[in-house]
Amino acid sequence: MPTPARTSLGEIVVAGRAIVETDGLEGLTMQKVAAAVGVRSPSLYKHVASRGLLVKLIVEDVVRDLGRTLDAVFTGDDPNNDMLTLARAFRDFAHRQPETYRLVFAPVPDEWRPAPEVLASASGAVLKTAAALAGPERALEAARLITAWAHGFLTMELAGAFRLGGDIDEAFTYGVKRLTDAVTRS
Amino acid sequence: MPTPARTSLGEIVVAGRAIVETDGLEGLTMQKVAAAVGVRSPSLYKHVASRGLLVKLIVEDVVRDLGRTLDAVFTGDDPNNDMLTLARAFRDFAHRQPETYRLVFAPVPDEWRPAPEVLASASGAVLKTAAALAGPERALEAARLITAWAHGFLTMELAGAFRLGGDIDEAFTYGVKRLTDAVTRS
DNA sequence: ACCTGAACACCGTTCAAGT
DNA sequence: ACCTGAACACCGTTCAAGT
Repeated sequence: MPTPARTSLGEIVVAGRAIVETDGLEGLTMQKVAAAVGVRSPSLYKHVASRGLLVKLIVEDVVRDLGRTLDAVFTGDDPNNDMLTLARAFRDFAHRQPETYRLVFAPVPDEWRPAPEVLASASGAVLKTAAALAGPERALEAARLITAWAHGFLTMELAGAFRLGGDIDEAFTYGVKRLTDAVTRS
Repeated sequence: MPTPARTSLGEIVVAGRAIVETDGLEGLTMQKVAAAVGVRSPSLYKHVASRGLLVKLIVEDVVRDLGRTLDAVFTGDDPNNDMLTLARAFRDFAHRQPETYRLVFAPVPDEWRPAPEVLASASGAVLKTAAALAGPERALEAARLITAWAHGFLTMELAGAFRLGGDIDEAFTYGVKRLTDAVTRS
């Protein structure tokens, strides 16, 4: 007689993501996840093959969320302003959930990397804005330049590397403007 | 009767760093470190208080190494060329030891963060070059802009985020030049 | 078809006992 | 003063047994 499922993969991913946000990646244990969804840890393996795969699914969930967040603030009207708005939304997103944000670019084995199409789903607005600034042929390199800078800035900020002096908000805005100018075709 | 020490903190840090480089941070176990220095894992606690503290000491070792590497290529003659040379040395360093490099900006609890003076010891050459390009008052923000970009670029590269198309070496060189121009006082 | 307790091979860390 | 085996409280994962 089949037992009805007491949880689901979706529920497990949501619970796991909340645990990572609260306790960090190393705080994500199968037992905590199981307790959060109301089963014992061995039962999780009926829904997800391993902790590593669960982490991958959590990261893909975060990336999709980031994509929706960026798409929501993109206007397509003024590329200079869009880039600043996108960068600030990016930073807000990372500040709101630093533990899951940093997983997006964490080096993991290939099998646990977010799928390329999921990553692509988060880069549309930045690419369109970069194309408007730098021209279609240079859109990719411009988008990468700004994304790399923003991610590096956030990583260092979250790691406490900017501890010594200076207004961090101002430094961020300064950076976006400098980089927007730098990639704009003249 | 005192037993002579069979290992030392220095030896433990060197062994631990090698293990992180080979097996990643999650592969760093006290048992592996103990085996590498020829004792049993409980004995390590006579030399280092915890695995977390060992990680901190490993990171500080890596940062000092990075500082020496950058100082070695810095000339002080031509700031444009120095910045390119420093950026490439930075990238080479990260490529040679990706697992330990990424620990440098990993968000960890305060007590396990590398000491500020150790971090400062690695930033001298970049700061001097940034000052030559941007002027003394803007040196800090210029150095941070380029460091954040370089770190973000490397993180994304090591995470496999640049998988789709383009020559990565060329993209890196392009980035350095664009940023050098962007921070140069006119 | 999913859930469970028991078990296995690990972890980091503590501690009493050795030298 | 340092080293050790044994122990404790955890991990992820497997598996036979329940429903």
